[in-house]
Amino acid sequence: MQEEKSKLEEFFSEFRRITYKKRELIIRADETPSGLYFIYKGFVRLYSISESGQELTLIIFKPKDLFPIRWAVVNGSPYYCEAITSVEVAKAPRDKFLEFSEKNPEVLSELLTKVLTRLGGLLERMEYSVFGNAYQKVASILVICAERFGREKDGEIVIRVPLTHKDLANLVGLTRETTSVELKKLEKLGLCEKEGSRFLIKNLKKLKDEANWYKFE
Amino acid sequence: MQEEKSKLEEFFSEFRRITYKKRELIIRADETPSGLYFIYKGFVRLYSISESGQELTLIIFKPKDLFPIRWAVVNGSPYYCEAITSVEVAKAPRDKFLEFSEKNPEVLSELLTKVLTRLGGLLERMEYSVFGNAYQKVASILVICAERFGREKDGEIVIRVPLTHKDLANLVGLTRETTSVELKKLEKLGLCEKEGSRFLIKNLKKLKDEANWYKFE
DNA sequence: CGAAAATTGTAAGATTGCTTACAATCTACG
DNA sequence: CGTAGATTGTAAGCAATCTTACAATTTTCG
Repeated sequence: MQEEKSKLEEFFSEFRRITYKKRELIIRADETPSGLYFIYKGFVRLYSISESGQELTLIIFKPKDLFPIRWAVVNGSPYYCEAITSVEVAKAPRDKFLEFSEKNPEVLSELLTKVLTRLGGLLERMEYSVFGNAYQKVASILVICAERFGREKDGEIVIRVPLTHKDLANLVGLTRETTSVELKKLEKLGLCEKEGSRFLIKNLKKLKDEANWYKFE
Repeated sequence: MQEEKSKLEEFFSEFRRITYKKRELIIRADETPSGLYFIYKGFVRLYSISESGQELTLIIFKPKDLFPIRWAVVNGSPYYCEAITSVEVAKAPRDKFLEFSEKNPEVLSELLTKVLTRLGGLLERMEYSVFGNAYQKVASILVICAERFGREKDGEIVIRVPLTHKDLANLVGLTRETTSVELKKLEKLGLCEKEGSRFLIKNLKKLKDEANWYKFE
């Protein structure tokens, strides 16, 4: 059963597709974006760079995600956006998008849901980037990535986004070295593993325990 | 010139007003909220508690804000919500709210704007709770509070939310002691000051410099 | 296939913020 | 007005993470 195309997808289907290579910069933080992107294939990360040059990945976008919504709707300041994998997108001019969404409550509703989900993800990550020690932070980000980008594969979960130790470090604000050390501990417990450029989660339940997944539900 | 009431405000005006005392708990994280709140007066903080008992304030709601939106719209897990000051709200049942918003694109649009703004604020705070040392974190949160909750008063800015050192600590994930030490440094530079229960920002520009406000714009 | 580049492993020493502890000050309210 | 409770000031010792440094391994690409 083929999923029906959403109004949003319909809108973007009228625009030319663009592809970006892995690690290619799509939006620069110091330039006004040239439009709004809808992802068909691949992953994109939104990040900022501190004065000292440290990168912090704030959001990872996946297929069917839209960016930069904040810029488009409330004129929020943009961040860097970079292709994590090779990426296929459609780009629409901002005013056309706004015009369309104003006329289509469905789209507004769809956007609201997307944004709220994104907000929820961010709240969650915020907690784990503040609470806990390095070990827990690393475990947490693996859990979060597994739940958001994971795909079951004979009992294990493959995180479909290719991530290096440095990438994980950029997600939780640790150094690469500390991240490597903590990761090794998790691997020795048989909770995760690296297969090429993807992480494999071998025991999500236990990984959550390590992360101190204190929350009910 | 009186500001016109938004559709959202109109909707909530049909419900009974409720007041909460300072420090009173409005929503418990382990219970389903009994409805959706719209703030008329006062400030509310949304927070979580770690396994070790540490609190992290994730969002501060101000008048005209709505909470918990995530729970209402996408059934996101709720957090603790507590009155920071004495608070006056209206509470609407979730289904009535959803019914109303579905029928009123204006409301959807209003919600989207609100949520995107909230997302932006969170992204910003995320950066400062990861980058930088204790000194910069404290300076950052003061800047953020000043811009979000500040009111000009003869050349200076009063942060209208009453905040203790512990409260600030809970906003950036530092201990109260460290926060006090760093605050003292800022006071000695004449950048801020405490007047009763409110912080006074005496030099926002310089405070931003201390926070390492690296961003363009 | 082979060289260059990127990624990962590991450790010693430095630094920062946390823990613990207690005193001083301020605030609420009976 | 006075006392209990909350808030703030401060410091010594400790623990965790960062810095720096370099080697080992893996991946990329000509």
